[in-house]
Amino acid sequence: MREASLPKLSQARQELRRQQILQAAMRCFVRNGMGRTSVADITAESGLSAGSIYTHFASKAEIVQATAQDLLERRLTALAGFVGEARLPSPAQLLRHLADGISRDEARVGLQAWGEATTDPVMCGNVVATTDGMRDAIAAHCEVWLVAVKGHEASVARSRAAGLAAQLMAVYQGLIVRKALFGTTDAADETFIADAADRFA
Amino acid sequence: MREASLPKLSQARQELRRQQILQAAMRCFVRNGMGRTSVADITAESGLSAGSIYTHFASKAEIVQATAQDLLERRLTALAGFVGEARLPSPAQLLRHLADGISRDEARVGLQAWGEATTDPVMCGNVVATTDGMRDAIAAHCEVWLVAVKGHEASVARSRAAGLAAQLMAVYQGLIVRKALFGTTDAADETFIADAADRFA
DNA sequence: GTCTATAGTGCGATAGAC
DNA sequence: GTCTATCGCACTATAGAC
Repeated sequence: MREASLPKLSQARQELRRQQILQAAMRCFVRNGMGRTSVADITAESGLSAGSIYTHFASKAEIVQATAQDLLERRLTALAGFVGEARLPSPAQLLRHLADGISRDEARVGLQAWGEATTDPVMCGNVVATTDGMRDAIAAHCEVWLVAVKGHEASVARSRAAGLAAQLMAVYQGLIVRKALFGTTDAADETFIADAADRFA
Repeated sequence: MREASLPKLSQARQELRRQQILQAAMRCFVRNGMGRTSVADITAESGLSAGSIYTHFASKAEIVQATAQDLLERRLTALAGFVGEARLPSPAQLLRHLADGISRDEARVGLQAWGEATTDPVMCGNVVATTDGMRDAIAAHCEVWLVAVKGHEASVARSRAAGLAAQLMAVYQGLIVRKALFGTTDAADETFIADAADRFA
């Protein structure tokens, strides 16, 4: 890597190109899936050329991994931002926010990423790490909430929060499946969330 | 289709070949994923030839769909069998049975199928239909359980059962993600199930 | 019905001009 | 850094012998 020879401004431009490519890839993946999207598809969608793309990514697999990684990190930072606010939302509100915060397109590509992760160790590692990060953030928040709102003792709150976070993550993942494949934001989803909210309140 | 010209015995043999191919495909998908598995891989794994395989399936896509369909139907019939017994299991026991009844390999290919379903309408329809079937079976069972064990009134039980079934399905789907990518049957999973069991008891 | 062999196609990645 | 052009490969699906 000879990054030192590049002018400093180009680092920002490189990041811009990178995002341009990843966003084009995202649109292609929504349309045709990660497996059936060719590099030619991404060049057409991005308006760039194959040669250009291969200066920013070493392979198609790297584009796929980076797209998934960006998607995962957006979800993690969105969660961190939400629990970082002073509002101290309940687990039920947290679940609703998680469910509402993801678009159907994101849910679709997320499912594709899970599928890829079953056979791509790099991607599996990324998914596991980010998912653990989300679960830990949820657990930390639930622990605070259990103490502050529910008046639990600290040690009890800690162990309850761990189990609660794991369940919230499982429901969240199930909601992603539902949003991607069933495409609902219909009444059933609303009652589902409301019902689950009672259960986790 | 000229099925009439075949001797009657061969119908059973055809089904046998079909299963032989699908089981070989399943092993390939576990190893390399649906996208990266070639027909040549399936011929090698099954011990058959390409020509033979194409007399049983019109395309690779059809093999992929059939594999997923078989997997989905196995889960649905397993569920139907479990709730069909006279034991009247609680929702918590149902969840545990659902979680334990799927192998990691099945979970992996299930995730791949979800990913494919995001861009393949045929597969999406199969997944949605089977998932709805499972949810309906769970709802019907929960309704009976709510009346018989919890003493709920019929109309209350019906509406509660619908929400409960949707949540159980979401948790179940989350558990599939977990089993496929995290590969756990560790202590965390046990406490998770036990904890969720309390919640759904 | 099953085999071998191959036709035909589309892909990922690179070379070299600018 | 980006383009055009293309190489070489791997793949799906079929043809024809048995």
